[in-house]
Amino acid sequence: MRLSTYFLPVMRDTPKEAEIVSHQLMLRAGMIRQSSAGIYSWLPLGLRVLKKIEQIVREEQNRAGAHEVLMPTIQSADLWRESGRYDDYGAEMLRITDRHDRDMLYGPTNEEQITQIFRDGVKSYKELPRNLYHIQWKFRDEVRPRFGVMRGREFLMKDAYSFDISAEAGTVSYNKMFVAYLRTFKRMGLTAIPMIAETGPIGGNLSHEFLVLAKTGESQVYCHADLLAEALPDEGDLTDSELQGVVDRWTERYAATEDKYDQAEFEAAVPEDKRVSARGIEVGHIFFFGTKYSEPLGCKVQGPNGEMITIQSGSYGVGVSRLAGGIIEAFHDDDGIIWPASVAPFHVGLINLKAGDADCDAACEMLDRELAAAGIDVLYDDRDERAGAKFSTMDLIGLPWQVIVGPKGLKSGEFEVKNRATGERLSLSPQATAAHLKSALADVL
RNA sequence: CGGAGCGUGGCGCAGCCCGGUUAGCGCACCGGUCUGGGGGACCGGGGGUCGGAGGUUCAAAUCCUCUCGCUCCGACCA
Repeated sequence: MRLSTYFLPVMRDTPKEAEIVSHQLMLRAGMIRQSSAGIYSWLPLGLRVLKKIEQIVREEQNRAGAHEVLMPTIQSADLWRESGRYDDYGAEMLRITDRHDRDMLYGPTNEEQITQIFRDGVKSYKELPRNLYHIQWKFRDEVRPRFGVMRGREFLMKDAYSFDISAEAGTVSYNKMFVAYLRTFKRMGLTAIPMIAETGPIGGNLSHEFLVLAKTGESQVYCHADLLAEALPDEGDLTDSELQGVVDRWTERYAATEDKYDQAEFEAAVPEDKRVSARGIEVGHIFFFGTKYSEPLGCKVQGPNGEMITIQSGSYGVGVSRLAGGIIEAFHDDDGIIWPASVAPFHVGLINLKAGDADCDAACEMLDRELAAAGIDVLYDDRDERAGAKFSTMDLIGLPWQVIVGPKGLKSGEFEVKNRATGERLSLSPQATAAHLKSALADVL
């Protein structure tokens, strides 16, 4: 992508409404623009990141055996009256009336909707277990939206729903999602710690929140230091008992958010030098709630003896748009964002220091083509700008690798390759540059 | 929902208290010259319903009333 033709409105000054660093950087880097309180437009650069995050979530859901669907944003109030939540949900639910004066709502979540779909489509225990998910915009009319996309009113969420014949089977489904979440966040470079959580208005009694530790997190959290270094299970299918083993390993050590925190308990469970007290950003939340929705909505299947069995369910959310902000909170410096390669909007920023110079142009274009052929996304700064402006822009938007091509280096046949995260610079021949990047990015291609 | 604050060109701000030329500054933007490896210099430009409505006045960005929007602090949430 040529920067000279791209839409990347970067800002030098920080808009005053942005308080936390991720919000400031998303605005400055031209990723988002605010539409109204807690509602944002995603510009090209931001959208690329959102799509990358979404795709990682999707791949891990699919790997865990969930099937993707897409439910509407607008739902009928009748469905919510059936579950009894229409009145319970409160002012946070945006209620709308259509032209026929029918009560509608902009979905804050989809338990009712998916349960209805599933109930009408499945009749036998032989068709269980199943897990369906979608990645769709939600609206929750928060009293006080803030922190940019981290706490918007409109936000993109992955929500999955499991359907099982028994509570035991439901636990297996829960564990699958638990492990899928560990993998999902890891792929984004994040260490997300599962913590015992309140179940809130979703209901149920088994629930974990996944929190990324960051100074600007909204929740105070307490956990055992070893959790930060806990290894992930190998890829590949796990048996039910292996799954349980992984979940046990992650949940046997103390980890709690403020709500569930108990000082005496914490100090008894964790030796002093292992006590971590930090701020966390909630990026995922999983629940097992049994028959809370299947019962009122009549979601049943026929069992092996012909009896009707009410389905056991859970729901599993990932804040996709929130993650874009959360990742920046975790990875930035004074100069700007530092994207993990897996979610970076482009892998490489190619800086032509003398656009218009025949040699520089040719060298850049050749590298651009070669990297593109290898599946590497390149943002090519071919603008006629000062070197300093180009460096600053590239650091701000945080692409993991920069290749700097100028007349000086070209004289000795070399490009400069800069690692955004470490600041390390290498002088390499064009061939070595391409080889170096291909190898460095092999994991995410 | 309680408390506080802010709305002036794309961004950051000054002007307002104490009404009075053509509403100003920095950045960004356009043209030009010189430059050219960390947001360069100079010259010349363009862009503003001063959030909105009403009122006071000879005269309103400035005073008054109402209203809308946004932000921050607290109680709640992917």
